[in-house]
Formats: sequence, structure tokens, C-alpha cells
Amino acid sequence: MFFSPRRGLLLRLQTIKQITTPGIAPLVWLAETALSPALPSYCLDYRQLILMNDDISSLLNDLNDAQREAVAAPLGQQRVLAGAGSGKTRVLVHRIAWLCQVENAGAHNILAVTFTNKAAAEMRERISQLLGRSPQGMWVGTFHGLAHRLLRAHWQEAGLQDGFAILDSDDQLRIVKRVMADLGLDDKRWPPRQAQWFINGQKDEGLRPRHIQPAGDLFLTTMAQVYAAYEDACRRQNAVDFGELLLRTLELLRDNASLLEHYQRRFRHILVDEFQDTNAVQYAWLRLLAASASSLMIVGDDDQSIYGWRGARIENIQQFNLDFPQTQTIRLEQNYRSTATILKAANALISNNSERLGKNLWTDDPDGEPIRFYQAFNEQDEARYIVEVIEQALRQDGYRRQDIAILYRSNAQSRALEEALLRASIPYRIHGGQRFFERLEIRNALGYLRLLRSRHDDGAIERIINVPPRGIGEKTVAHLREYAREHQCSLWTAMQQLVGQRLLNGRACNALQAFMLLIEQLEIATEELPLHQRTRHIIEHSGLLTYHKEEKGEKGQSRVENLEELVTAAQAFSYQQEEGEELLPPLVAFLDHAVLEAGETQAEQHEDSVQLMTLHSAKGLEFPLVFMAGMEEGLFPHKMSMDGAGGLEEERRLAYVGITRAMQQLYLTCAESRRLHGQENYNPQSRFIREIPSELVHSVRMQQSGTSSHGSGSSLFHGSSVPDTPFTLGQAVSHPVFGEGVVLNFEGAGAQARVQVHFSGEGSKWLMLSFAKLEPL
DNA sequence: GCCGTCGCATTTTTT
DNA sequence: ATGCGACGGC
Repeated sequence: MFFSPRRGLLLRLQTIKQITTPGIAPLVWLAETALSPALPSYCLDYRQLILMNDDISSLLNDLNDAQREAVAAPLGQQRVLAGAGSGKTRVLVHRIAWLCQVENAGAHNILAVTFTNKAAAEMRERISQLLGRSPQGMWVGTFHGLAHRLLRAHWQEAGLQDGFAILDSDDQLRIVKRVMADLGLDDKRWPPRQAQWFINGQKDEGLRPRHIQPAGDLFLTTMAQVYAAYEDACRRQNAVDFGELLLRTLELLRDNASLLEHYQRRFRHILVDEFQDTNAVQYAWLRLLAASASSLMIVGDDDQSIYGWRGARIENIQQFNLDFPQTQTIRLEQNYRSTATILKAANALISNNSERLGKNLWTDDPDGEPIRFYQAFNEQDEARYIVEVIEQALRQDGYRRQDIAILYRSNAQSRALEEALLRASIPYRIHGGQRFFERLEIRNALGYLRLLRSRHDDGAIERIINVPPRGIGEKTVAHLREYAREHQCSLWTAMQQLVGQRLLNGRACNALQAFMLLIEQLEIATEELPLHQRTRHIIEHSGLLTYHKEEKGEKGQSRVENLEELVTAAQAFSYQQEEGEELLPPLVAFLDHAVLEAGETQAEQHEDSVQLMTLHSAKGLEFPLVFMAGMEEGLFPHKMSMDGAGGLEEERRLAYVGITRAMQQLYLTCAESRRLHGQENYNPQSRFIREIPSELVHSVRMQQSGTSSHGSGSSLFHGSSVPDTPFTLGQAVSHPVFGEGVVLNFEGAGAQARVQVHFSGEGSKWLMLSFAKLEPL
């Protein structure tokens, strides 16, 4: 019968599933109706049915109904709205296994796309785990990684030259600056960063300079001019930036029918993670590739779209069904991460947004602790409070430091928090600092490697021509640039010719000649060496090592360490040649790797530490104990985001992301006054606080007496008690008329004692303790 | 060519 | 407040 070959049974499962109506347990129905003649009568539950086959039971058994529906969905288009903590990656990975094992897809028929290298690595890892082998031939990667791969394979059709280089945003900015200077644009009036932003924005939208209609607008005219000149410069240098990787790939597929067809035939099954973050080009790219695919599953959450400001289009997920009318939408709403209280808060908050696809997170778990809200006097007090709670959580509640995260809207907020943690000797780690391959010393070393790859890498020359200092000054470099521009050649060529023709003064000539000789010598000496030895040789013989060693202070020390780390990284770098790919020289592959995967933010600290990061970088993570600091109007929602349409909603989604990071306990804090950019600000509480139902929030007024355990730094307010009374400065109190307040100050003692109390509604008042019915809270 | 000083801006970040 | 970038003096 048809269940003996596994595939037959499962195909039947599929077919039946498609025609069942929602609401009726489809698989039970299936068992009864479709298979009953062939099955023993006890087989009424699909679980038993499924259990007849080991492969499939392992795929579906530990999933909830919605997850199972997504994993076992019929071919075609699925939009999975995966709420925070709803097992999204799990569904993706199981779906891939399902496609392989049930739909008979070969690994090479599958394309799985993510946004970050981290997500791609995790997915690859989990697929291997589930399949019990590495998914040979499957394309699992980031948009940029996959685009890069396509361009390397088809550089000719894409209009590139072989061995093109990838620019990171730093290189990009350098080129933009160069180009703008050449155009004679005043960089005061036209900040290069703005132009860079503009160019990237256009590329994200799929627009080339010729698509821009300036319509007399000076800004647009100028920017289009810069954009065009920048494109020229990139072409001359045989370099592509991040946006170009995507746009070029889109154009490649769009304009090469046979190539497109080839990949369409190959990728029968396409899966996309974090779909709410796709920009216009990425979406267009997917639509092309998936036009005739057997299945397309997009997974995402419109409520977690927080990258609109860098080109992500929330409409891509919201209106996906317009482009793919057959789309089936599946909601993953059961949350396995947070307490019911936290989920209720998140649901309530996000319900203030309009245009949502709609989703309501729920959990089987109990309510848990209420959310705590603390309003501090200033940012120091806020940090002090957070650290106190952390100390207690570590001491009494058995939290590890890595269970705890402090989230904030902007990086500037981290300082006060760091200081307080430092004072309390609590190890912490800040995410989002400089990344490994972006460090100055690393970029310098890579500059030399880049020159070994190609002498015509102008960016690399500009970076290292005088690092370490070797007597080649700005003037000389300016000559080179001038010559290169006139003759439309690279800086290296310009150098050769200027030196050859003795067109520069003797000193400059000698210096340049020495530099060229150095590069040639590095090349000759290391040609045959393995990558890491090559790297080491270059670091040592370029003078970089000595140069950084002699830098004063800790800086030099850590730079030397990083250079050593680079050698280790080169050694650890093993380049996996994929099938059908030309073999890249290890050096080239390593340089690509350095740009595309700029490495962890901070060298992995293995010490257990409290995690500090912005709300943006917290996306995708979870922590048992979460603090959201700086819940103030103007800061969060940030005032800069309040103008554009949808800006406030994106901020709210950011708040939603923050809240849903918390597993057990969530603390919200704000400060009545905050010093920012050297200016004292008085911001009202964030509206997001008010959007959380008050019954979920427990307001902790000022710190309870006696717990101020250390660091009197900002605690003038705290600790000292009002004589002969149960009151302490900073203590939360309640008054029958004025409500809840905080003791700010006192004078007198005994029957004469008066206290100044700040009431949130009423402001500050002086009260005679003997009359006022003041209760400690 | 290098170092110091002044002025200015200052949300969020990946690839 | 602070850091980075541009400019000017040695």
C-alpha cells in the first residue's frame, strides 16, 4: 500500500491537507477519510500515523499546530508571521528538512536567505544537525553573500572584471570624498556622508544615476552627479560596494534570460528569513528568482520591522499577497520565551500601530512578575538603580550575569551605565562597538594584503602609502591623484610613471620608489607561503608591527595583539570551495571574507558578563532579565524619528522588540533629567510606558531605604533617614490626596519635622510630618 | 610632515 | 561632554 514507500504516504498527506478546511483537524480527517481502508483502525490520530515513519515523526512531533502547519504546508507560497520567540528558525529548518525528505527536493534545489552572517551560520548549523549531515549543495547565506557568489561566477555577464574587490563603507566613503573633491564640491555645503547615504539609498531602491529626475532641484542634481562620478570611480577600480552587490545581481538576472532561467530551474524552493527587513532590490531579486519556483516561504514579523531608515520596506511583507495571490498566511503566535505579563504588555503596546497584519502573542506559562518601572532623578540615578537591581538579582535570584541585558535607544546612553557597573565591579560587555576587521591596525594590515591582490586598489594605496610614515606626504599623494585622474589610471600606475619620468622632486621620488619596492618585495617573499604566514610576514616587514608597538599607552599594546589575532584569523580561515565555483586564491577569499563578515563586534569575551546594547542590536536575542533604560519622550521615541511618516510606529516596533526580549523580568526606567551632549534635558516619560496597561506595571518609586549598598556617587538623595521617622530620602511614600511620591528632602526633627515630597501629578510639596498622613510604601 | 587646537555635530546598523 | 575632522603653526 502507499504508506510503505515513505514518499507515497507523505504525498498523500500533502494532497489531503490541501483540501481540508481550516478549523477541522486536517490530519485526523485525513487518517479517517483517506487512509482508513489501508490503515488499522487505531490509527485515527495523525501522531500515530506519523509515528509510522521515523523520519517524519522527527520533523513534526515536537512542533505546535501552527508550526506544523507551516512545516508541512503544501508547495506554493507561504507567508509565516513569526512572532517574537515563536520558534521561527525551528520552522525554517524543519521546513527545509521536510522539503528534502517529503517533497523530494535535492539539497541543491534549496535556497535559504537571511540577513546576517550569524543567522545564516545558525541556520546552516541547525540544518546539518537535523539532517545529520552537512547540506551539500544547498545555498544558505545572506543576501550579500549569495549575490557575491553569483557575481563571482558570472562577473563577465554582470559587466565586471575578474577579481573585483568589495568595498566596505569606509572605502566607499573615501571614494565618495575623492570624487566630490574632483568635482570641486565644497564639503561643508555637501557633506560626503550625506552623499554616501544618498547613493546607498538609491541603490537600495534599485535606482541608477540615469533614473534620477532632478527637476531643477539643486540637491538632486548634485547628488546625481556625485553618484555618476562615484560609479565611474568604482568601475575604474574594479570594485563594488555592498549595495552594488545586490543591485548588480538583480540587473544580472533581469537582463540575462538564460541565466535567470538556469537559477530558476535550480532553486525550486526558496526560503527567506526576516522578510520584513528586505529592501526594494532584495525583494525584486526574490521575485525574479521565485517567479516559477515550486515553493517560496517567507518568514518574518511586520511588528519587528525596525530598519525602515536604511531602506527596509515593511510593505514587502505586508503586501506580499498582492504579488503572490496564492499566498497562504500562517501565524506563529505561541511564544516560548516570555511570561504572560510581558506578552500582554507587548501586545497592548503594538496594538497602537495601524496597518499591521495583526498577531497576538500568547503563552501557556504563568503571568510571572509584574513589569517594574522606575523613574530616576537623572541618568546617574537611573544607572545606580539598575546596578542595584542587578546586584540583587545576581546575589539572591540566581541570575548569571549573561542572563541580564540593559537595552537603550542610543549608544550615548551606555556611558552612565558603564560607569555604574564599573563602580560596582560587575563585568559587562558592550555590543556594537568596533568590529574586528574594521579596526585601524587591521585595516592597515589588510591594506598591504589588498595591494598584493591588486596593485590597482587605490583605496588600499591611500590607506597605507604612508603608514607607517615613510615620508610620503599629502602633497605627493595629491600629485599622484592628479596624475591618475588626468590619465585615467590607478594610483599605482601613476606612481610608476611619475617616478619613472622623474616628474617629482627627488625626495618624493625616492620615498615612492622605496614604497613600490617594499610592495614588490613583500610579494616575492610571500608568494609561496600559506595565507597566515604571508600575513605574518607582511605585518612584520611592512613596519606596521614596529609602528604600532611604539604607539604609547595601552593602545599600542592592544593593536599589536590584534595584529597577532589577524594572523590567527588567517590561519583559522578555511575557504570552502563550493561546487561549480572557480577556485579563488586564498588571499582573495580571505579579503572578501574580511569585508563581508566583518567579524564579531568584540573579541569573544568568555567571562560571564552583563550585556549592554542598543535596542536594534538586541533583535533576535533573549535574556531572562531585561532593562530598557531611557524611556523618555525625545529619547525613545527618539525626536529625530518623529518627523517622517511612520517614524513613530517604527519606534513603537522597536519598543515591542525590546519588551519581547525579556523572558522572565522586565524593568523600564527613565530619568527626570538627563544630561545629553552636555545639556540638561527634562523629558517626560515615554508614551510607550503609558501604552502598557497599568495593571501589568509596578511602579517602583525611589529606592527603598537601606538598600543603597555602595557608591554614594549620586546618592545624596539616598540613605540618610529623616530623624525619628520611618522615612528615608528617596523613599517612595503615599499621600491620601496627592497620591504616590518620593521624599526629596527634610528639615527639623520630631514634631517639627517637615519633608519635601515630589508627587508625580502635583510636583514637589513640603509637608509637616505630624499632620500629613504620609505612608511609607 | 607632524602635532596641537579649534569647531562642530551628535539615532538606530548590516552587509 | 566628547570625539572626530579640518586647519594652522612648528
